[in-house]
Amino acid sequence: MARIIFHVDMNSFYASVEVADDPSLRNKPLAIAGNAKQRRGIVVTASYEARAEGVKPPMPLWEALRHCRDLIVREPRFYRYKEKSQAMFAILREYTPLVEPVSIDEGYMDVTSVVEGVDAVALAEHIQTRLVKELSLPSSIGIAPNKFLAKMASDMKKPMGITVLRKRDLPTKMWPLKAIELHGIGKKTAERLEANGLHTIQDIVDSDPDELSRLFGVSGRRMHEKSRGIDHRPVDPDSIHHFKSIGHSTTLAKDAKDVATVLPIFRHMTEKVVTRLKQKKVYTQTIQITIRYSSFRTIQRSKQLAHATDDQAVIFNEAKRLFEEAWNGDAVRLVGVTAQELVPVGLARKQLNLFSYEEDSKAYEMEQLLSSLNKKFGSKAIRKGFVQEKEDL
DNA sequence: TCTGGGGTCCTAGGACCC
DNA sequence: TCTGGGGTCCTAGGACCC
Repeated sequence: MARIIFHVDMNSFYASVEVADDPSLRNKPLAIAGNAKQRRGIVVTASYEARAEGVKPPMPLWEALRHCRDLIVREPRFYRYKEKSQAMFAILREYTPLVEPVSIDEGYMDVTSVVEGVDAVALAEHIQTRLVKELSLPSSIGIAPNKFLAKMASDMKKPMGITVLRKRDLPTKMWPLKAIELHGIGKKTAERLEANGLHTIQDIVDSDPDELSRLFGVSGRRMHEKSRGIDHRPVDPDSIHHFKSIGHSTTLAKDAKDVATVLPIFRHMTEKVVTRLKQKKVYTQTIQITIRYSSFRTIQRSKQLAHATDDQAVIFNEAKRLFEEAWNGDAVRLVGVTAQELVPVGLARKQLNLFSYEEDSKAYEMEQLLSSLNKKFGSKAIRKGFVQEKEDL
């Protein structure tokens, strides 16, 4: 059965929240920029008045100020954006539980069963009006038979747009657009498409999917499907709980060349990561660090831990070791710590019972035994039996 | 005067195993 | 004697999105 999907996209979200909280900012060129006091900030969000003067995220702040001398600059207030975001999604969930947040300011709704006998556009107008009346926030809504087309549709009219994009509209509304307009195609891919003579979405539609596959792998095949408006992904309200990593990074006020400056920052990033691991009740199995040099070259190093953990000291020591091993001595611009391979605490504790710190030697013996058994009988059979034993615990 | 910080997904090479 | 073919795991890097 044909579905009806909405993509609700808040317009210039951070800037709009600031305007809602401080009406004196209304109709003024406004930019939200991190690190506004240091020179390193970039414009994260710009009001439409600022955009009209050439301020376009993600533009360095100094460049934005060159475009627009009377630009009003505010630092982001994330806690406030989170509050407004929650209020926004609460309104959407009044219509259906099938709401999938994608980011702080956008989400999908599957309104198929809501819309029965009702005009979908009228429903969208109703939602949009409520968001303005109750939260003072503008939005754009795309209406389509799947998530991908709804996303494309919401981009077509901003701000305060409502756009219907049916399959039969594709030849006139979507295919004439440049290839880079297709969600998922960025600068690099667009350049490679151009080099192969593909300029518009129409060119992608007309091209051989095997050829796209050869050039871009699975994303090539997906690209071809998207260009024809095909997307079977369901709206999944639970996807928000399926996070895969937790990381923090920061650009230093001044590039640093000595360990004594960099290590405390690693410690601070680790603390933030550990705080969130505990909040979310997960352990991490893999630690990754990021180093960005002043040249902007960015490297990442990661290491799997012997045991899943949320222990600050363990994680920091691993981050420290990775940094000391990878650092080439050049001036460092940014450092980051990320926890990957997250496991719920309950599950991680089970594994620890088997290989607890106190029983390390026992675990070691067991591994020795296993490896000798591996040699004799082959690892698959042994591992299978071993895993079974673990599950029995 | 250069370019934030939070993520996801895909690819590819080497180690290691059978 | 100069040489397999399939598979998984770990790690690094890159593209993309908001």
